[in-house]
Amino acid sequence: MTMAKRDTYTPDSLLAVAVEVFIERGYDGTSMEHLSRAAGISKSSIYHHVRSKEELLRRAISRALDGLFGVLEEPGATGGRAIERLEYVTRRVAEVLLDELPYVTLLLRVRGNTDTERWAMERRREFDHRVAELLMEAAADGDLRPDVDIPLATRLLFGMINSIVEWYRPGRGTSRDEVAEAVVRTAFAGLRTS
Amino acid sequence: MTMAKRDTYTPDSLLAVAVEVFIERGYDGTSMEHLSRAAGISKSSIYHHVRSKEELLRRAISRALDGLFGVLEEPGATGGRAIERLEYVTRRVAEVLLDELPYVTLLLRVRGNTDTERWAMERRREFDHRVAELLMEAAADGDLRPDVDIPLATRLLFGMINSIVEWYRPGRGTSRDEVAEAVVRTAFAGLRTS
DNA sequence: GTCTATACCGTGATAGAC
DNA sequence: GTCTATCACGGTATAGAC
Repeated sequence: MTMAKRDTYTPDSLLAVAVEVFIERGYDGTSMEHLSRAAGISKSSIYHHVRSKEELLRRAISRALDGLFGVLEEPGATGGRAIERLEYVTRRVAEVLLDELPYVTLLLRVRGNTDTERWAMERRREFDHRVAELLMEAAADGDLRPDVDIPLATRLLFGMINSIVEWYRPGRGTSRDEVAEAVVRTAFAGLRTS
Repeated sequence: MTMAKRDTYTPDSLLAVAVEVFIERGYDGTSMEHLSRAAGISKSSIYHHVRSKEELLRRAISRALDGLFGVLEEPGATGGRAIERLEYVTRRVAEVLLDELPYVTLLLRVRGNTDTERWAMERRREFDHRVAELLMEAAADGDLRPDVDIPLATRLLFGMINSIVEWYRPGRGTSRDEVAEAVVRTAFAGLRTS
């Protein structure tokens, strides 16, 4: 039987702590002092595990991006009618967001003040573009309302999905799958009685 | 004929400059040095107009909240069938957000690190609650899809509306009214062909 | 109304003992 | 792997001249 709780940190377990604090206070609003208190070790000990505060941000963001781009490689995202692939990607992005909630939250909040943040924004744009292409295909198939403006609809769709990070807390209220389902249904069928 | 351009600042004109920088760099990521460079006056001169950096934040947030709560007092929000009032409020909130874009952007980004930020979050919750009540009424009237989870739908609706601040830039692409219209239509009718 | 100079503190990061 | 001590810097805000 192994220890139930580590008393020493790995870069990854420290990252999990740091990410929580980053989300709570914002990246810029978090000092190494804040991190050291949350982790229960001194500031300088943190530097034994990571080179800098920015490295913690980079690791967190990488993890989020890996999850999101992974969705685009899944079979449901590459085969079949465009509208089906679009709904699949919508649901899976919501699920990944919920599974990797703190990491994706951080990704969605970067403002571009450092190289790491600018790189993150660039990759996000890439991802959004890939999904916009799916919307275009679905529109060409006649499966989207004919008056839909593609770039605008892409943004509203992501707006709805991404907003989950602003309020979802695991184990409180709606479950992961219910949220993902509600997002898909609301985005594609709307709120109103038909 | 009055001067076309002021060469001195009022608290309000200084606020407009500060808010742009806050949005660009984040509130915590913005130093008085950044503000002084953007405004073209020295750091200490800023303190002639406002007492602190936080006061700038408070003024900006107040302005956003005044606009949003104002919508709830308008005739279209107080009379008629609930679903109609809900669609009216949705459109008007989107419009106010677009008209007061920088101020509302700031409001939506506060994290709760200071008293001002916590007060802003509290008032936002109040506002969201008022709109949630409208959704409840519309559901009771049978005007929302029967499977809609009210608190969840409220959050997705605001998620879609609020996400506008992440990408809208006046004078580029879609107009104010087109965006508001697209939000209402997408939220209530969905993206898919019926 | 704006400036220069400065007080004072918290920041990210390093050195070196244990 | 963690600590204490320390560094150089930049943070908000103030004092007082012009």
